[in-house]
Amino acid sequence: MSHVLISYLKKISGLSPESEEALFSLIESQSIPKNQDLQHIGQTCKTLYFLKSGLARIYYFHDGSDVTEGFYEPFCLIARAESLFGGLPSKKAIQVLEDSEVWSISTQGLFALYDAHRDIERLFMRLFERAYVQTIQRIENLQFHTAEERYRLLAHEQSEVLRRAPLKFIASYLGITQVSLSRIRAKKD
Amino acid sequence: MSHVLISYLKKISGLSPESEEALFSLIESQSIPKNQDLQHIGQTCKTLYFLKSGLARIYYFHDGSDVTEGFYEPFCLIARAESLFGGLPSKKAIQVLEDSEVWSISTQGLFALYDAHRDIERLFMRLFERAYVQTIQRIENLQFHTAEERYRLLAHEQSEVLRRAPLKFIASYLGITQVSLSRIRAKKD
DNA sequence: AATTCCACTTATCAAATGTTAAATTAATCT
DNA sequence: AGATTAATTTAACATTTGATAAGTGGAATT
Repeated sequence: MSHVLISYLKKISGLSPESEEALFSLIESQSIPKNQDLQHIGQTCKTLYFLKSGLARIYYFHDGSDVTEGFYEPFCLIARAESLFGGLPSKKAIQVLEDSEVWSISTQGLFALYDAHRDIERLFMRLFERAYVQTIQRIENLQFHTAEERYRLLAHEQSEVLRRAPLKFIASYLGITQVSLSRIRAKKD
Repeated sequence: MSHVLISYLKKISGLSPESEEALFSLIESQSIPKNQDLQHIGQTCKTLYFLKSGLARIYYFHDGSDVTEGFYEPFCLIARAESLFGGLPSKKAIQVLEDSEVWSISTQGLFALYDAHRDIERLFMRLFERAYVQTIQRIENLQFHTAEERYRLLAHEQSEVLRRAPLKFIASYLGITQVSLSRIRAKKD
């Protein structure tokens, strides 16, 4: 077996051939056109996604305005963890920003494999640990950096996003207005 | 056996009597005087803590100034996750703000139990999931709320902290200066 | 009680960001 | 290509927050 996603995942935490097989049978592929929601606001998180190609974001509405929580590039785990772990409907949506191909995995199917495939359980533990650590780092970033510093950091860490995502999404991700971001950009580039 | 901490943890995710016993043997108790660091900056996270009584915070230095990352009340899991999962020295410290009693668990000992005690592994998975979700919610809070809204939210969620932690720690936790926080307080109370 | 120290508040001014609206540029559609 | 729409930039002004310093009050020390 040589599924691109599984090869990638195996590097994070090893899988037995049987576990590979079991996980493989859960992975579905689909193509999503630009701007479409992969998951809508109000749905409970029951599917995990990995991008094969394209670009995605998680967003929600705060006081009527669209806020981007994060951007996701290929091979990143995309999930609305607060809904997945809480079992409650999410107030967030997942949207692709370009025509994209995604791999999806049903959480129900996945969790059902945990008992018999401990290596799969541990793999996803690792994936969520990583996501957790990234979230912690994002707090540090939001808590004591200026808007400009946050922009520079994003340019460094997800430079593709700057090129491919609309300005308004980047601005809300950084916690500032579109106008403010435009000013930062104008300073020097 | 009836260890207060274990009784609390069992409610989050069940434990077999053997697992309870095994976990029990790992828990150590100690008293820490006010203002003392439980873990210093530069140490790699090798111990998990739960407060039995008192109040704690995680802090670090950014550009020479002291930044509080979070406050912890009794029974909360206290860990520097980015160091634990990354295996690298943490640039953060854990400090108690009052004379406190803590329970500590060696991560090495804990992880050694995972193979034989799957329920223990799952329990700690749950604990980290919870911490992860809280971190996500904190980002939402930092990203699009004003300083005053963040203050009101803290007053609602950790009201004890407002009464017992010094102003400067609260201010840096909210991502603002002490002076700014004092102004918010003065507005109306 | 007087002194010192520390936490908090208040005042003043500067810098950063938000708000609104207009102007410009880019993208899309026919 | 031309027309239409959306995305981005620029400008002007209001508001928030930061930085610095001075002032107030309370707690600890002597």
